[in-house]
Formats: sequence, C-alpha cells, structure tokens
Amino acid sequence: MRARLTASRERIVDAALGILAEHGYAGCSVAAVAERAGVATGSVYRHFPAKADLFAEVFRTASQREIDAVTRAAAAEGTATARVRAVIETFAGRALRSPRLAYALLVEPVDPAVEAQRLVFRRAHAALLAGYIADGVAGGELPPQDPELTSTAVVGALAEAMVGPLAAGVAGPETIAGLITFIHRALGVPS
Amino acid sequence: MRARLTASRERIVDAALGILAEHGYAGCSVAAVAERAGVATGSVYRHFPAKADLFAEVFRTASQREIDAVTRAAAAEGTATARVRAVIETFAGRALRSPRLAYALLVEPVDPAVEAQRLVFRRAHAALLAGYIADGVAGGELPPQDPELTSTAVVGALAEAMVGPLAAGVAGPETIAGLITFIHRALGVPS
DNA sequence: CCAAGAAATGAATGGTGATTCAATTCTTGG
DNA sequence: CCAAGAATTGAATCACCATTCATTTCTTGG
Repeated sequence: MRARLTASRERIVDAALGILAEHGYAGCSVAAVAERAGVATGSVYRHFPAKADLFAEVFRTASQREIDAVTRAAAAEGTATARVRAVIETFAGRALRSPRLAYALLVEPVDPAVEAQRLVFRRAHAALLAGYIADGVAGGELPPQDPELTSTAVVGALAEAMVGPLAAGVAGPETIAGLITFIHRALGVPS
Repeated sequence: MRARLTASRERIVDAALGILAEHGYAGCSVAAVAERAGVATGSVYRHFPAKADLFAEVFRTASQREIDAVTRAAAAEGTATARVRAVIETFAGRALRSPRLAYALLVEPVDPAVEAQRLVFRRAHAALLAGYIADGVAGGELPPQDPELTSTAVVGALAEAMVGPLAAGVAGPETIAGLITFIHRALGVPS
C-alpha cells in the first residue's frame, strides 16, 4: 500500500519528465501529466500541493541527474584542465542527445516558482566548475582569476552554445571541440 | 488626426517599455499598459492585433536601442580587440544601469511569440561580434576559430554574468573588468 | 466476509487576464 | 453648425487551466 503510493508518485514525476523531454514545459498541463501517469487529474494533488511543487521536483530530479553525470565524468580526471574538459564534454554531449530537455531545463519559459530551480541548476554547475578552477589556480595550472565569475561565464557560454543554435537547428559534435578550445583559452590553460 | 493616432501608438509602446523596465514582463498586463499610456484597455487593440504583437514591437525597439549603443561604441575603436572590449563594456554597463530591463530582455519568462524576438536580440549581438572576430582572425590579430561559435559563447557568457548574479544581487563594475579578461583570453587575444 | 477508513476519480469551480463590442465621444468636410 | 464616420471607452465575455470536492472504489484489520 505504502509502496503503491510511492510508485504512483514516481509515475507522476516520470510522466512529467517524459512530457517535458518530448514537448517541453508548454505541453505539461496537469491533465496531460496525469493521463500519461495513468491517474486522474485530481490524484496529482494527493502527492503535490500544487503544480509548481511537482515541477520543482521534476526539475530538481532532472538537474541532479545532469549534475551527477558531469561530476562523475570530472572525477575520473586528474588535472583541473582535464576536469573542465570532462564537464564540457558531458554537459554538451547530453544536451545534444536530449535537445528538448536541455532547452526546457536551460531556458524555456516556466512558472517563476520553477524558475528558481533552474537557477539552482545553473549555479550547481557553476559551483562545480568554480571548485575545479580554484584548484587549478591554487596549483598554478591556471592564472589568477575570480573562479565565481569565470565559472558563471562558462556556464552561460555552454548554455547559449547549446540552445541558441537549437532554434536554428544546428549544433553538432564539432561544436563541442570548439567550446573546449574556447573555454580552455578563457581560463588561461597554457597551450 | 493621423498624428494623434501615431502619437497614441507610441505612448502605448513607451508605456509598455516603462513597465517592462520597472516591473518586468510579469507586470505588463494590457490593462496596466493602457492605464499608463492614458488610454482605455480596448484602445490597445486598435493599434495591435494582440498583446504578443505589442510586445514583439516593444522587444524589437528595446533591443535595437541596445544593439545601436553597442554598435556605436564598437565603431569608435580601431582593432578587433578594442571593438570586442567596447561591446562588452557597453553591453554590461547598460545592463548594470537597468538591471530589471536587462533581465526582461535576456531571460525573464515571456510569451513564446515574444521569445522569438529575444532570440533575434541575442543573435544580433552575436552577429555583430562574429563580424569583429572574423575581422580579427583575417587580420592575424586573433587565432583561427569559428566566429559563429565563439560569438555565441561570448553572448552567453555576458548574459549569464549579468543576470545570473542579478538574482543573487551582486554584479558590480569589477565584473566588467573580469569579463573583458575572460573574453579576451577566450578569443585568443595575445596578452 | 464486512465495515470503516484511505485513496482515487473527474466533472465542476474559480481566478486570471486577454479580447471583444455596443455605446459614446470626438473630428471634419460640407 | 451639422451629420457621418472614425476613434475611444471600459464593462462584459471568453478561454484556459489549476485546483477542489462530492462520489465511488479500493484496502485491510477483525
């Protein structure tokens, strides 16, 4: 019984995530999510006090997945430079594989309450990068700089490069190589 | 009479721009715009078929003003490096002076129809920068690179650095200096 | 097998804000 | 000065969805 409860809550979150990844936030009416989850509209409200809470959780879940992937990839590397490269490759690779989801997570207009989660998402990436950059600076691998600022700028560059062209319909693997060069230069990685 | 027509249309656009700059898109109900413009709600529809059309024009106007300022600043410089610096200084300086407007133009959730204008705005900045970067590459001032990609990334970095911290409430003039360093390095300006 | 309570249902409600339009007020050519 | 037509008004309408809740359907301890 308790299990059934948990399961249906999960199905709702999954359904929302699925619609988000296929049709974006615009397609995510409560009715649509409920239908896809195989529950009644009203049942969504047994699990979440409001739509915004559901989507805050959806965004949190999806974001965490991204952050985890990126963190794992970076952890496998040894130097600050390599870690930053791993972050770029992973972030961009995943975005290219799920462009609709990337768009939704990064820029699609959403409820202000959900927008807050987006900020968390972006800042989490930035914080991760800031740590690596600070390490690089401390170890003499990178020139002195404000890791907060540069990591923020890097996240912005990554996001724009991924979703800006999305509208124009172009962003291939060659984009990733270009971004790595751009960002390594920006951080002052010796060539 | 014709003049009165034009004048009231302009007052409506100005009113919308004013509210946008003070309270963001969220504060821009048609009723609020009409009141500020000193006309009846319904009169807005004599000039624009729909709210989205009004705001497409508002965004176009505001964007053009930004682009013009940036273009003018860049034109006063002689080298690609100096032009890029002028773009950053102007873009960031204006954003810091009108943070609410910058937020609205760059990232605040809006109608999808208006979102399209935002894309135009970002791409216009990118196109401008791409031209300078291409010149710099052609003249040997900058190393080889894809100007489309690097200009897009620069616009993303600028936007994120301006409005990301906006939520956190911090972004001062020192941010601009940091961004110039970051972007010059990213483009491969020799130090 | 049987209540008693929990969970699920989905049609009805409610709030928001864009859009419409019948009534009214201006313009202007004669 | 006077219609005829254009412009303006703003209250009423409409559409869209999130949210609610009376009703129905399960679950389970006895």
